[in-house]
Amino acid sequence: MRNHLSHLLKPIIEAICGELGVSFVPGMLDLQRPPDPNLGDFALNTAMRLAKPAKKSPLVVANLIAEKLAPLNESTRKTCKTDAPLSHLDGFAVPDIPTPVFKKIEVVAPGFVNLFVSECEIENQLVKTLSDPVAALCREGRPDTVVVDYSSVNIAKQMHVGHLRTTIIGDVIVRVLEARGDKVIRQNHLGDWGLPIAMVLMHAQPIMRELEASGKDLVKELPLERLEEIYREATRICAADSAAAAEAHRILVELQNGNAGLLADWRTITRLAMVEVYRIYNMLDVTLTPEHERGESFYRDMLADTVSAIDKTGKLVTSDGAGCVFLEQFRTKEGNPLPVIIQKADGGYNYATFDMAAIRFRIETLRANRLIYVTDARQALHFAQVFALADSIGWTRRDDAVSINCEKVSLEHVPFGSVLGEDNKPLKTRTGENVKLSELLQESIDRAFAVVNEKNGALPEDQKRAIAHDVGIGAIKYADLSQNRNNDYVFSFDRMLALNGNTAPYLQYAHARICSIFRKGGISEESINARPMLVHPAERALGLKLLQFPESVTMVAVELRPHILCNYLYELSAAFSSFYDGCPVLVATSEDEKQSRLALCRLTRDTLARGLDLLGIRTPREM
RNA sequence: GCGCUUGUAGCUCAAUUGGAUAGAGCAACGGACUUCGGAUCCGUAGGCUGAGGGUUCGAAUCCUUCCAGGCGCGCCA
Repeated sequence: MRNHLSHLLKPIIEAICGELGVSFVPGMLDLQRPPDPNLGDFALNTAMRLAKPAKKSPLVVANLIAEKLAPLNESTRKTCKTDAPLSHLDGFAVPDIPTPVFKKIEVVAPGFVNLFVSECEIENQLVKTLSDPVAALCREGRPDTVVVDYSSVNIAKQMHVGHLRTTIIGDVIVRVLEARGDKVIRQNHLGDWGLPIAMVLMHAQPIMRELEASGKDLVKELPLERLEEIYREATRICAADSAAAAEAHRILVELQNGNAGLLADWRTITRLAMVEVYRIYNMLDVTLTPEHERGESFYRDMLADTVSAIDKTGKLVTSDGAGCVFLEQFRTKEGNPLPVIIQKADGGYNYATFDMAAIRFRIETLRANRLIYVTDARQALHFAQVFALADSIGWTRRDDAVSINCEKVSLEHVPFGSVLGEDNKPLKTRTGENVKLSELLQESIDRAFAVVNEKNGALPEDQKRAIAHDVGIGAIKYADLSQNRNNDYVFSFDRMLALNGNTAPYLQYAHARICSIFRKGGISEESINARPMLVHPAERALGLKLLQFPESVTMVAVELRPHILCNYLYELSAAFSSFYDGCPVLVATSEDEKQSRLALCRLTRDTLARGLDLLGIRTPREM
């Protein structure tokens, strides 16, 4: 709706700029929502932007704007042709819009132009959405090719809470970008090429030989849980025994030099570890699959070349034996330079080398023009440095800038805070270990089951199990996604599984209630195509809220903040609940009214289901 | 020490990136239906936005000085 109005208003504002002798910039089309709905549905704040350059008072400019908008106003046009062809509403405004868009336009000090949209116009837009819900989400302009780097599990360890946020935030980002029509390339940057895996190999090899000799199934005998035990034991031994540590390091070097036997076992261990990882992804409804795996090992043959490419720019210097780049913008106040270490003193490579190699691969080979990294906030400095380095040596410039309408590849770090326990410290078990993700998820499902059993005990057992899964997993994901990712948050089953407030169960309940209406009425949703008639205030508010969906999705795509969509869906659910309370659907006073309200129900259900799907949360039809 | 980040109602969080009287949900109090799922809806109360100063038509938001927490600062990732 807001986007639609912007297109409508833009030529008018441009014309006014021309009259006032001010050059138009997009920022002047400042269309917002007033804090109080009584003030209007939208507020045009252009007058305040124009006042100074036009050397007029904001109020004078605002009145001028209101005057120019008069042709769109109902009070100055008497008719409302609801049967007008909708195509006339597309594109830029023409002087004779077939229907009045506004029912009231008010100028308020110091220069707000408050716009009240006509019911007729809201209804037109709803009809449009009803007929083509997919188009509403599509982005304007040329689609991006986006690489999203997320989840990035370490294959020597089981997934724990530390992996939760990157995995589910990243998955929302890919779903949202894809829904808008961008080409999205998921990259699971596995930690599969460092010392941990060498330590696991060292101790796992004899066990593997033994199991093979006795013909046992490795998948059963060496699950990730067992591999992690081996890793922990190896860490302990290496810490205590320098000879063992040296041996682990030797194995790492040999592996990285391509020792065939080690490589074969490395592949086996990776596969074994990923079995469990995919079990969790599956539980979480995360869209990552093996084809998205591109771990550190993938870049192993590009590292030397990466370093020499940086060296050729003349920026690489040796400091304490290590290959470093010093960037101007990373200096302490005393002038002490901060290095980015590209090559270790022993000739080996570190994470910066892997990330630089990955940046080059993603730009040159995958042809991405937007790179997104979803990792926790502690890595902010690392990415700021790596991005600045890539920028300074010209890797982010695109030679095909004209054809893709993008001069520079955008490198974006999406940082997020930690998951805390009730004690406000990073969430750990009583014994101080990381909380295993599988146990956390299972507990949430079990708690959800207890609730479903209490509220809707008569349902068949397997259906209750399915609902408990959707609610339990949805609650964990929503609790995480629904707040600004910058902040740490305290993990609490009680809060996230609460049935009211801004929680997944509340949204899912609203959805289930809509489904219940159709079920009870014996009506199929697909058969509903009536034009909604917005008479009751709750109907109008719901209609307007429905049209805000694309706007919230766009904001998530731009800002990479899923909580914006959560907030929207919560407001939509609340708007529906008010409507549900005040506007009977199945026992409406007339058939027309019933059809109209059913159309609102269908639109709300579709939007809720689609929105929650973008968040990776399921919507059971009963709960 | 330097840097990043956070500080908003008793609690958990918003605030469309500089807009109007700072909004929700818990918790508290008070209301509502012999109609579709009360897992609901409506209302009341609750605030010097950590503190001070500055910038302008206008500041939770920007600049600045403090205070408090979290995190990060050369060869782990």
